[in-house]
Amino acid sequence: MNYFRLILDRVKTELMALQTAGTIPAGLDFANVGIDPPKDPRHGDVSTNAAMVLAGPAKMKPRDIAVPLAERLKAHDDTELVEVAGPGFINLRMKPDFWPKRVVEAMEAGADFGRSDLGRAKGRVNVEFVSANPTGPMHVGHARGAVFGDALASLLEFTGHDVTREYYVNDAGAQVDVLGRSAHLRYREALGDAIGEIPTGLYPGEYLKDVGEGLVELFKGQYRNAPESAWLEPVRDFAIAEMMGEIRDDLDLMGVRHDVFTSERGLVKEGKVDAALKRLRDKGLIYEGVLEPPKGKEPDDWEPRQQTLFKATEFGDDIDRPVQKSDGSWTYFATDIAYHDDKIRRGFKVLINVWGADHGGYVKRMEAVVAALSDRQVALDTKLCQLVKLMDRGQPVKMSKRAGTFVTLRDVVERVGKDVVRFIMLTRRNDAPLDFDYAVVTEESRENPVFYVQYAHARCSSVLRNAARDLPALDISPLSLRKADLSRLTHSDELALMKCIASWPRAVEQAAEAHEPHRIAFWLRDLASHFHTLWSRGKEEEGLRFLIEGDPELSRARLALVRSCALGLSVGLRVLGVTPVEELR
RNA sequence: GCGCCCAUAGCUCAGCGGAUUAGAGCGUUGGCCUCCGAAGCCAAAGGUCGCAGGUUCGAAUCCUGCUGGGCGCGCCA
Repeated sequence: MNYFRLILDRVKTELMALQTAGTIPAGLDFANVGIDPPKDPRHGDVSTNAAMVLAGPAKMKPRDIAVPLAERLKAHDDTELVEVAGPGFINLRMKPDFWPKRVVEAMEAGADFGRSDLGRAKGRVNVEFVSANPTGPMHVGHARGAVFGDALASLLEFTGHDVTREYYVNDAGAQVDVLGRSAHLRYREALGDAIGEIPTGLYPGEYLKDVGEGLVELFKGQYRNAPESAWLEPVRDFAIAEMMGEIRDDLDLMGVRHDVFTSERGLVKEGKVDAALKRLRDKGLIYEGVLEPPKGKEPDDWEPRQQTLFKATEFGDDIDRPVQKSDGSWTYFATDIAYHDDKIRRGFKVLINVWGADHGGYVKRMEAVVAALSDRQVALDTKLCQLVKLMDRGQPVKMSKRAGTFVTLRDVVERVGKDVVRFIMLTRRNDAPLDFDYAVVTEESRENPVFYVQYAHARCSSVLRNAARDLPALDISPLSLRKADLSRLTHSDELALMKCIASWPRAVEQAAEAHEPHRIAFWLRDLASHFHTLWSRGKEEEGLRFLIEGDPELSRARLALVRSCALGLSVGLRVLGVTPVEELR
């Protein structure tokens, strides 16, 4: 249970009671009434701004609302202290037995601790992520978007959203034709032709050699000297399929899965581009026109051109955007319109796009498209992931496609493991650049958040193992621990740990609402820190150790706390797709 | 030139739909293992939250302008 929500509901109920009693005017909007943890824990466990927010609309002094509201809040028997502070905040401190109850709830919920139905009313959510072009293997940069999207999707599922994970395959356009030509060259090479240097404009990567050999197996020599018009399509399609196979293998390696792969070529073939543009046309949002050149940075070859434009400016974009090339084919933007139209028509109410930061310039126009096509009924949130800088002991790892010193996603995962990659990718906000240092992420110290959190989990597991070994008479089954007398846990550090565990349901909900999975990683680090603190207390004071030989009931209570902590760590890690470990070796 | 993102402790970063004395890690200094895993813990020092205005009883948080950095800017996806 999210206890903040409990208190918030209570505050609103009491406000209504005050309205009934005539203490405050009727008809006030409680939407801005909020509940927060005070910055300073001495101010209590929760704080509400109710009196501050309502003072204006009610035309009253904050304290004149706060004082009677506080009186009413005092009447609840789980609350120890209610204070009006400063200009009119109300601080509440819960009774000590409030926290053990939250811990028991956690144990009862088990792996579902913190799960909620927050998203049930929001409609189906589509998370589109990775969508790397099928022209080569994935590199480290792709890993961030992959992990972010996958973790965000899990987070939304955990909070009750109906989520589809989707990959948009850019298998139309010039880039895949280049892939086809590059593959044909490797095919001739595999047949024994001398191909010399790879011409500029084609993909030089060695990874296409396998594709060349595959083509030989499939087509033998039939396209060796044939004109491009004969082989481009079959060769290209084969190469795309091969590349997508590799990409899916790489994603699999990181535990990332997609439910749906949508093909750009398929959209075009099925006439969905025409259909989507017709819809826009019917709304009067497509016209023939000439764009002004960009001010200050006019391209050398600029010439005014009549083109087919979408009225993006009507929906907040800076300029209208072209949808058709001069040769009559669609721009990438046109197929993207079709793709988003398709998503809308499949019934999604929330669209989330995970893109690299270099696509930031497309955000506004896509928002415009989604607003136009859905009559502003569908929300689009585009999350931009900043670059990942690969480092080793503080030095940047040099990468160049040409020189072949190109670090693939597979290289990194094989070197440090999927759990490390996943966690580290989430230790920064998506819109902040991230340094990924091989040395640091494999280091076994506090500086490395993966190990810090895993270490806490391993220590929890270790205590539980020791308990089974050293106190065989003690029943530490989940059922028994649930019934432990947690009122024996009175030390401030024990309380702090309980409170942190109890904060999990709110933490997940907030992370989900903000579409920010990194918050889970920070919460995990916080929980781990509370646990390590408590652990060390036991080093200083024997009475604070988890296992107390002469006091089985106290031991049981402490083990229940340890179990709950392990539970919080493992549930949080699993939301991020990281496997909790019971031992570090 | 325009748009988007960013600017918080020496370094790397949380916090940012306002609210009571701004947080963490690293680094620095000093402590804690006969004892549940020291891969850890505790303490000290360190900040006019880029600058200047504005809204507000109250701004790191919202608005405007500026400075500095990243990304992008008509037929590349």
